[in-house]
Formats: sequence, C-alpha cells, structure tokens
Amino acid sequence: MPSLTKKAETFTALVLEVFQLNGLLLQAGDRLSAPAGLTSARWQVLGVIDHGPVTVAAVARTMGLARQSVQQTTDALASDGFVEYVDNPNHQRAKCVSLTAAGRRALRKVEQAHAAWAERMGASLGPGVLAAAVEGVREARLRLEKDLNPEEGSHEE
Amino acid sequence: MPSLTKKAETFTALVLEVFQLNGLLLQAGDRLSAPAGLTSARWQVLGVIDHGPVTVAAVARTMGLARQSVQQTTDALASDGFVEYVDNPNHQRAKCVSLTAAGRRALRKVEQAHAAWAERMGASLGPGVLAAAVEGVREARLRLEKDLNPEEGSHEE
DNA sequence: GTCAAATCGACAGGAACCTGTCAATCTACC
DNA sequence: GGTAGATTGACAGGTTCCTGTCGATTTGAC
Repeated sequence: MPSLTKKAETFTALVLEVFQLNGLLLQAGDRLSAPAGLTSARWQVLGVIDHGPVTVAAVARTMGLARQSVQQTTDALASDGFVEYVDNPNHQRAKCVSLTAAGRRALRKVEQAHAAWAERMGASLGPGVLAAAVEGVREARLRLEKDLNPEEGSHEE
Repeated sequence: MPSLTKKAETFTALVLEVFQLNGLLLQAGDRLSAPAGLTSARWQVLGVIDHGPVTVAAVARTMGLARQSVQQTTDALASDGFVEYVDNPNHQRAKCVSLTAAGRRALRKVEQAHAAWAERMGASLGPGVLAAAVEGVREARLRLEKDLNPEEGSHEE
C-alpha cells in the first residue's frame, strides 16, 4: 500500500465493502428466486418486462447492461416458458418480449419472498444507518459515473 | 411492487445502488489496471501474492473466492509472466505462487494509479458522507452475512 | 504404522457479464 | 425516393465467477 491518505483509505474501504456486499446480495437474490425456478439475473429481467412488453434492447438500456447479455438471459427465459416473443407493430425484426402466465406467476412468487426479505433486512438496520448508506453509495456512484465518463448529460453515445 | 414498507423500500434502493456502484467500480478497476497489462481480478490476486509466496488455495481463502476461480486467474498470470510457481517445502503438489520482477513492476504501477484515483474520489465525496457510506454498507453486509448463514462464528465450515 | 478425513491441483461444464462484427431494418435528411 | 446513419438481433469468442468430481497428498486419530 503506497501510503494512502486517510480519505483515499476510507474510499478504498468502501470499495472493498461494496464488492463483498454485492457478492452477498447476488447470493441472497439467487436464494430468493430459486424456489420459483429463477436466478437473480432472470428475475431482474422479468421485473422489467412486467412493466409491459418491450424489446430486448430496451430492457438492456433500462438495466444498464449490454444488449447481448440481456438477449442471452431472455432466450433462456423463453426456452423455459417464462416469456414469449410477440410481434412488434413498430419493428419487423425487433420483437417484443412479454410475460407468459407462468412467468407472471414466478415473478409474483419471487416478489413476495423479496418483500419479506427486504422488510426483515430493513428492520434490522436502523433507519438512520440505512438512509445514510443509500445516500453515501448514491453519491459515490454519481461521482464515479462522472469520473469514468465526463461530458455526458442524458444522451449515452 | 407488492406494497413494500418504507424500510423495505429504502433497503431495496440500497441494493440497486450497490449493484450499479459495483459495476462502475469493476469498470474503474479495469481502467486503472489496463495500462499495466492487468485486469481488476488479476490485480487483486497479484496484491495478495505480494504479501509473500502463498498457495493458490490460500489466496482463494483470503479473497473469499472459490479455489478454482483463483487457480484460473493465477494460471493466466503465470502464462503472462507476472507470477511463477515455486516449490513449496511443506507440500509436494501444492506449489507456492510468487511474483516475478515483471509482476512486481506491474503491481506497483497499478497501485500508483489506484492511489491517485482513490485520493481523487475520496476528496470529492466529503468525509462525512464517505464515512457514513462505509459504516452503512458494512452494517448491511454484516446483517446479510448473518441472514444468509446463521450459526457461524469464526470457523467457516 | 495405518487408515480416514481434509486439503490440494486438475478438469469439465455452466452462468452471467463483456466486446466485436455482421446483415437486416428503421429513421432522418436531402 | 434514395441514401447515410443508427438501431437491432444473431453469432463468435473471451473473462470471471460458480459447482461438482477426480486422484494425489498431507494431516490426524488410533
């Protein structure tokens, strides 16, 4: 460690904590969604599609992921019968993804489990600490976004 | 969203923020380490090995990852000449991993870039917000660890 | 000393992300 | 109406993690 200042050291500690928490959250998400036959990634995609039939590319933009990643997940969901591709009146090639009855059922099931879990975790954390954590992480995210990608308003290039 | 309480909603917001921040941090780490010919994952492994020659399994325990993941990264580092396997006096089969001169050089380079970046980010965040973020995320991590894995003191099974 | 259990490297296979490239399609400008 | 540019799905290939299994080695109980 090449002699970090205190600020830099605290920021580094935040980075390590976020890495660890992220890993645990993925694990928790998998555990929540497994009983419904889903995984974290597939559940999140279903959640976006639940707002209404959309194209794969639109889901990717919403989630901040690459188009191809979401395509892969969506294809897997389709082959498991949780979603289906329906015609898009605005585009011949880019079909819309829509929930099937089974998909809706699975999503509702995961959402119930998620609600109970979030309630439990939120209650065990104390409102002050929780709010401060959200605030701090959001601030860090915004600064980092600016740091990684200066010159960028609302239009991703 | 099946009617979450305020606590649960705030916790869910934390989860989403952590996911996003995690992605940006990985991106930042790759950018920091790319000029040295490394990636986030390989840099982190090099950092552990820098503390002294250790076995792959020990590195994995230190980082909280599966043995096999670290083995893969270490093999890649070895084939790029950043580390080498040296005999382990305590074990015939489990060799120790040691930094090469090139590995040490690359690691120092990344650490310098990391120090400047952490300084910049830490300075732009305000000490209060930063400390609160670390505190809050750590608390959340500890609760989540307990939630995922009750009954566990210091001995991982 | 012997034998069971834990640990280790090696290998196979999978999940979830990424980049890069291609042709098909839509959009916008002229 | 035609064409340039952006967007989209499809495909290939790579990275970083995972689980599961195997034989080799070390460790510990007896």
